[in-house]
This record gives sequence, C-alpha cells and structure tokens, in this order.
Amino acid sequence: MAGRVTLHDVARRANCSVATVSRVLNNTGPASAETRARVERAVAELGFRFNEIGRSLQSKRSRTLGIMVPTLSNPVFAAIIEGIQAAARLSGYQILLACAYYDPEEESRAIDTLLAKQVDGLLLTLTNADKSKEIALLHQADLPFVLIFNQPEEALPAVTVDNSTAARDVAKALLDAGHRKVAYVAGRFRSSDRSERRYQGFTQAFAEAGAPPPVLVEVDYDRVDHRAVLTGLFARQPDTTALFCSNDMLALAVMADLRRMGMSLPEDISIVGFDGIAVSTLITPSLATVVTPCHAMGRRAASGLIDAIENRRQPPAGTLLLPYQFRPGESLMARPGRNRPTRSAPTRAKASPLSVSRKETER
Amino acid sequence: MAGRVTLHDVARRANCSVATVSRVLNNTGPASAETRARVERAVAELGFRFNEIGRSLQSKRSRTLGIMVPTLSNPVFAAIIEGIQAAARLSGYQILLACAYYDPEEESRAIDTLLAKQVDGLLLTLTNADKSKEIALLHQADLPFVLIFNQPEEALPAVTVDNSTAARDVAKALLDAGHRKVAYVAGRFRSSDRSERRYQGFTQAFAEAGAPPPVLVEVDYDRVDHRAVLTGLFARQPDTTALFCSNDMLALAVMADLRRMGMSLPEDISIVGFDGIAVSTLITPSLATVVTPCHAMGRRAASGLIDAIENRRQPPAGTLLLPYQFRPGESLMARPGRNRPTRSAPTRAKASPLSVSRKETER
DNA sequence: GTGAAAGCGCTAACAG
DNA sequence: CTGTTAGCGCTTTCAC
Repeated sequence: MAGRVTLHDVARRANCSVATVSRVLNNTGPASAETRARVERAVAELGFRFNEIGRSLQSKRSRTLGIMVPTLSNPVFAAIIEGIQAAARLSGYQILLACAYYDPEEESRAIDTLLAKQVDGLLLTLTNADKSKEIALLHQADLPFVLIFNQPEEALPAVTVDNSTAARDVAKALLDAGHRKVAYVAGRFRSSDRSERRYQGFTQAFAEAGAPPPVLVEVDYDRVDHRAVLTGLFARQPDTTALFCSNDMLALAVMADLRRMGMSLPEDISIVGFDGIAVSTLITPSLATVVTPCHAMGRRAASGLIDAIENRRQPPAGTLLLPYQFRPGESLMARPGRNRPTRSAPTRAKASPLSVSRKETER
Repeated sequence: MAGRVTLHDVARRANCSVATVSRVLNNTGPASAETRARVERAVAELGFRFNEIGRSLQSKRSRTLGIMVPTLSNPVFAAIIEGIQAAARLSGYQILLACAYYDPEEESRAIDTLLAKQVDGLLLTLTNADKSKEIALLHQADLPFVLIFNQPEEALPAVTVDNSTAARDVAKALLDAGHRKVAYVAGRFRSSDRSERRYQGFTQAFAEAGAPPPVLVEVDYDRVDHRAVLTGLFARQPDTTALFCSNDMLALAVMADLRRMGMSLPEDISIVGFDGIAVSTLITPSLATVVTPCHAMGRRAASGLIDAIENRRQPPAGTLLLPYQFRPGESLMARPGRNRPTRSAPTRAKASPLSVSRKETER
C-alpha cells in the first residue's frame, strides 16, 4: 500500500490539527480562509490522497460494489459489467469483481470474500437463485443485493427479461417459418433458473400449436466441440430443422460444429440464439436471437442497488422485467412449402406485463 | 457494510481477549486447546467473519489488485482479466476493476481512485504507455505495476507479444499469398504504442519485399459502420486485395461492412486480424489472425506483480514477450496466379528473442 | 474557528 | 498461555 502521506502530515505542514484538515477537505465544517489556503497548499505540496481504507473503517461504508458473474468469456457478462460500471461511476462507487464459473461452491466462496471486503452491496448472477443458500446469508447479513439475469421463483430483487415469453416468441418465429421438429440446446447450466424458464416457455408454445415437443439437448459448457451430442440428436430426431440455443455464444459454437459436420447454414438447419451479443450481427449468416438489454440491465440493477444502499434499505424484492426483442436473422430460414416470410420487419420491442414503462436509454 | 460481529464480540463470547481470538484465528501464536475450542465455537455461533478493512488498515496491505483496461467490450480484455483472476485467486488476492474507454483522462482518474483504495499493485493497459504521466505517479508512489499489451519504449514492467515481428509475420503471409496492394486498418487508438509497432513492422516487411507501402486507414473506434472510410480507401487504392485490421473485433466489423458494400469474402478481399479471440475460429470464413496468449498474459502479469508485492519490490523493469502464433484462416485467400498455398499447416508458435522459455499452460 | 480525543476492527508488541 | 495497549488513517463529538 502506497501513498504514505497522511492527514497527519498535512496537518503538521499546514500548522493545524488533523480535524481541521479533515473539515477543510471534506467541506464539513468551518475554517478560516487562511487555514483553508494553508491546507490546500500542504495537500498539493505533499501530494496527499485520502486513504479510503481509513475512511471506510470509520464510516462503515466502502463505496464498493461486489460483482459476481459466472464468467467473462461470455460477452453478455462483460456487457452487464459495463452497464454496472456506468451507474457505479456516476455515484462514485468502485467495483470488486469475482467469477464463479458456474460452480456453486465457487459462488459461495466468492460471496464470502466479497462480504469480508465489506462491499456495500452485491450484484449477482447465480447459477440457480432458488437453490442458492447464499441468498439467506445475504438476508441475514442485511447486505443489499440485486440479481441480474436470474429469474427466481421467490420474490427477490432481480433485473432480467421474461425468459418464458421470450422463448415463446422464439417458438412462434420458428413455427411461423414452418419448423416443427426442433431442439432446445442448453449448456450444462440448464439447471439454471433462466434456462429452465426458457425451456418451459418454448415447449409450451409448441404444445399449444399442436407441434411435437422440442427435444432437449444438454451440452457440456466446458467442451468446445459438441459434434458428438449433435450427432446423437440427429439420430434421435433425423428430421430436425431448427435449433434454439440457450445463448448466443453456444449458438456460434454449434454453428461451427454443424458446418464441420458438413451442413450448410441456414439451408440445412436453422439456428436461433439468446442474448443479442454484439458479434451476432456481424457474422454470416447473421444470428436470429432474442436481444436482451444487457447494458441497461447492469445499469438498472446497479442504480437500484446504490439507491438502496444510500437509503439504508433493501432493494424492492421483486423481479424487474426489462423489454427484450426478438431479432430475425439469416440463421433462421423458412422451410420450403411455407409462404410466411421469415425475415419480415423486426418485431417491435415488446414490453412484458411486469416491466416498467420508464424509458431506457440503451447504449 | 454488514457483518457487524467483530473480534470483540467473539472474545466476549469465548471469555478471552481479542488478542487471543486473533492469535487463534490467524494461527499466529500459542493458545490452549480449550481456549482454541471456545473461540472456534464462538466464531461459529456468532457467524464471525473478519473485517478485511480493519485488517488492511493495520497491515497496510489490502490483498487487492487494481485492474485498468480500456474496455470490456473487446473479448481480449475479458480474457486478460480471467487470466489475472486465475493468478490472483491462487494467491488470495481480489480484483478491483476500472475501465477507461481509451480516454487518457479517464485513465488518470481511474488510477487515482485505485490508489486511494490502497490496492497493493496495478495491472494496466494504457492507451499509450510512453506518453502516460501516470507511470511517473506510480513510480513516485512506489506502487508495483505491470503493463499488459503495452509495448513501451522505456524499460517498464510489461507483458505482451512482439507486435512488430507479429505484424511482419502477417505481412509475410499476405505477400506469400500474392497480396501487394493492402491496407492497415486501425482503431482511433492507432496512437497506441502497440498499434504503432504493428504498423511499423508491417510496413517494413512490405518495404523489404519491394512491395508498395500499405495504406494506413484510421477508423473511429466508437463508430459501428466503417463503410465511408472503406469507400475512401478503395477510391485511393482501387486494387486493394487485403486488409490487416489492428484487432479481431475491428476485423469482424470491417467484414460485415464489406459485405454490406456487396463484396464477397474472401473472394473479393482478404482480411487478417490480431488477437485471436474465441469467436474468430467459429465464424465463416474463419479469421486469419495473430493469436496472442491473452489468458497467459494476464496470468503472468498478475503472478509477477504478486511476486513483487510479496517481496516488497518493483517487478523487473522490462518487457516480457510471450510467444504468439500466426493462424491462417479462410479469410485470407491466395491471389490468382500464385501457387504458394495460403492455408498450409499452421505455423508453429514462434518464440521471439526476448521471450522466456518457461512453458505456458494455455487455458 | 480550531484542537484534543475517542474509536471504527484489527494486529503486534510487551507484560505477566 | 493470555491480556493490555498502542496504533493503522480517518471522522466526529465535544471543548475551548
């Protein structure tokens, strides 16, 4: 730890007490013009900088937010964090970052460390919010927190999109394009609350349309090559015409796998993703996907958290659903014999029932 | 700040002094078996957790590393951070994160905040390390730091790849494939030390081959659409057959732009990137690029920094060059009339002169 | 308008 | 083996 010049040094140099220096620097009490000037000069000459550790110890506030996400490899979380940063910076908060790699034990450890570091609040994406015992810990410690992406059953502070209706929209787009034999491809975190919701919404929509139930395909998220699993799928359902992948990164990986298996995209098979990461629009074929307002989610979650912190209360226990948007793309192709266009005008951003109407200034 | 139970509470409950509790919990002195047991029980019953702020204040060490990168939008930095995390976790360090968005003023502000937070060391990617006055500040504060990606002129602790020879390799691959009219496309951070080096190596190799000098094209990094600039390039050099983009993300954006301009890739124009981000292998055409060991760079930089911190000294002032690898890809196509194959076997990882020989366990 | 002093949670002498 | 005490850098009464 550097910056060895302390309030004390400044005080001595300015010929006054530390209390005075503190008052001047914080504008928290009276001080004569002369004293003020002397202090300012001493500060400049000494290159004084507050030691925030000392301040935190005494104020019992660290002005630091803890973030815990599964990984940084998925750009979705990078975007979330940038959103959080934007809000944090506005209010003068710093960010302490931890990744848990979809491992509940790591999650536990990370949260523990964050607590020990005395963060003022926590922004989390848990593997499964409903099964997490960390939530109880946080409540008990009375530490404000907001979940991001998670869509828990219980009433917990969370910011996400309605995964169920979003998946229904995907189902609808697929059905409209003439796809009936499809599969839902999910990472090993299918045990995740949000993936579960997507799967349910997806299958329900198919059921309501009288279409055969989508096949569930689980892939190991660590693995880079999913060809074996995909081969298994085609053995089980040879006439599969479309895949709904639980996130864009997975969709990209699957597309690469399919091509290595000799398929042409989207002619041989259609793909839909989820998240709307930046690259999904740059590639060919462009990826049809559900665009989530990642940056805004991070920003909203953080500003809500900060608000709670500053007012010494918990963020409202309830899920804030932000508007998402299904974005058609070249990766989703209409099946022959169908005349409904697949790539019609983009569907408008649809606000789900629970979502607020406040305007979002997306980045 | 939560976790209101302190050492004092534990002491009272265990019927001993805070000193004893501290000794027991830190294994830093003698204690009878009974006392030990009483303390352990009290800790468990009270749910005690150290307040790291208090510890830091007294120990003058925060066990926290400050990270400052330009942005999280480029997966390269996300990978770097994951590498840092890996090393940090091993040694029990936490990460305080700041993004500066290629803005020197932001860089300054961020470093200042990180210093105030009493980080034990800093991991930085600066816009331009040679022109940064923050370096002086860090030296003056005697705060250990390591640059990542930057390749400064001065002898500063840094971990990167040899941008110059890497760019020469790209030039060589391009020339071998029959390209002579090319351009170097750089983000607005062409003022960055590393981009400068790449440009130099690239142009030198062309000069040595007696080929016309590559055109320099600068694009605004904020902008998503670079078609105007590209149109300008083609006006200036109509027979341009290949573009070397200063990073993969930019390459992807440029590829999308070219396609929107009606070009086919790689038939009409070849593209080479720099970084080797994960998606570059998933897309079609796959991206020819210089694969940098991002994860290892973060890991090495962090472990070097931690080593310096724990031994109360500065990291060795010198650039550690890690091996990179030019990876051919479908985006780089041989020009007609050339018989040398473009997509031969991958070139082996080439260790540059200054690089160490220690084995890297890439992730 | 200014200073002395207590104390935030913890560790580290120093006594006993 | 255990307790007392003095800070770490800062803010904040409470006097003067």
